Amino acid sequence: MGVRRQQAERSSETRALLVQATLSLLQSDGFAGTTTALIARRAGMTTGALHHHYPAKDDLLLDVLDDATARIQSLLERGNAVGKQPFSARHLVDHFWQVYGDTAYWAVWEIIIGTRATPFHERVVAHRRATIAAVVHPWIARCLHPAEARPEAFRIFEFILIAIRGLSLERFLQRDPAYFEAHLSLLADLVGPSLTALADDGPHGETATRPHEKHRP
Amino acid sequence: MGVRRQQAERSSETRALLVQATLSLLQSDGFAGTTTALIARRAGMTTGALHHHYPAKDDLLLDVLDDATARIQSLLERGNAVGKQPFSARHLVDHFWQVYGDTAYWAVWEIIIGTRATPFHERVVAHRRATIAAVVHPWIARCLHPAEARPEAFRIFEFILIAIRGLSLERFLQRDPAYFEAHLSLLADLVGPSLTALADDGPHGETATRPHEKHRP
DNA sequence: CGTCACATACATATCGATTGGTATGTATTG
DNA sequence: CAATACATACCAATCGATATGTATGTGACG
Repeated sequence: MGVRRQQAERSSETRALLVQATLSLLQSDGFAGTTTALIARRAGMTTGALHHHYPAKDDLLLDVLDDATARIQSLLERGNAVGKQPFSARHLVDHFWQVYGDTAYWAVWEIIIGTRATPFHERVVAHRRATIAAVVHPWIARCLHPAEARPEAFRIFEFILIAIRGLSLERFLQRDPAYFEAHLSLLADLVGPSLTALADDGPHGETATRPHEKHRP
Repeated sequence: MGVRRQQAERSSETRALLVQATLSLLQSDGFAGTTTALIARRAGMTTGALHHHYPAKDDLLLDVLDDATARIQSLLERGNAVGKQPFSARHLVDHFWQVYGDTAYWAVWEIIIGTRATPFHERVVAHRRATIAAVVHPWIARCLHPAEARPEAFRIFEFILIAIRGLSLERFLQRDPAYFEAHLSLLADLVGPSLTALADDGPHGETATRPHEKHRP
């Protein structure tokens, strides 16, 4: 079935160009500044070509979300050495910061926030939730004892992502690099005891949220 | 100098209406959806009236930032009972969540992020930094030992704000209320030991970032 | 193998709607 | 009668999207 191989390849290449251009514009100019004209120009073509591959702008944005999902999965997997126990909280935080602190990932939030008043937002949220369920949660589960789903540990991992998300926002205020380093270090120190306590305890430990009271002599 | 008292009052009232309408639109529709036409309509007037009071849209946005600063100051001050030691970490987190977790405050970030590719962004960032220096930091300082500026404590307070910021983002993914409650509780439990350790230790303690190793028998 | 029928890739030109902003008119206040 | 508050009407620019034209690739058929 070698039908139209070359055409399909050309098509997917220009699609990738458009997705990359959109991703780049979302980072630099934000959602409102990411217009079809700018996307096409940055990708080296016209709006006609853009709309040939993506009938509506929303379709292009969905492809951008798909690309981000693949990127997250790849980056997470690359650091699966972190998953071996006992994992260092600092390494975990650094790894998450590398994935979710990157400006490329903020493009996803630009789409989530920017489309919130449109009917399209529903599909965006669904896509994001599906990614979390299919990529992030399995990765976290693989970090913990296999076949053991610990809700407390999930919460802490989730919390690290939340804190990193908040920290990444501070970039817009043009913070010093030391500012980020200090708070990444603080985050690791805060969650560190809880994580080690969870790793040592059995699966029924209820000390997840109060790790400082569990103290081994 | 009683000249034109009523006129000035009328003017400031409609300005307040415009600011409130802008704030409301930034919350519901985001920065891109907050157009001058919608602002004027929600405020019950026309774009002509809007541009009479604010020559450019940026001027209106600056007034919105001023309003947010005043609101933050008021809300922070209202809960200054928290500042009495020993303060509960949970109460502190709840108080910050009440101020910074509110959707009204997200409007400020809509402006920060939405204007990032424009020359106006510089003034927005400057305004924000001034607010932090003039309102937030003094409030934090008042929470701690008077006249004692503890960098470690500042970091932790800052971190709480960062985490709350990240948590507030999750609202766009339509999370369950229990989700927010769980993470607020977790945040309080994580920073709790560090805060009490700082409150008990002298001003030279270097255990701020590793509170779990400091353990009183 | 040649060529015809057609699908695909992309450009040009343009659409109606909407953007922030201006100019000018009218009503209200002092 | 000013001066201010606000409305009406309108502007150029830009938005996402469409319509149409052209060049190129490709499977089917003689």
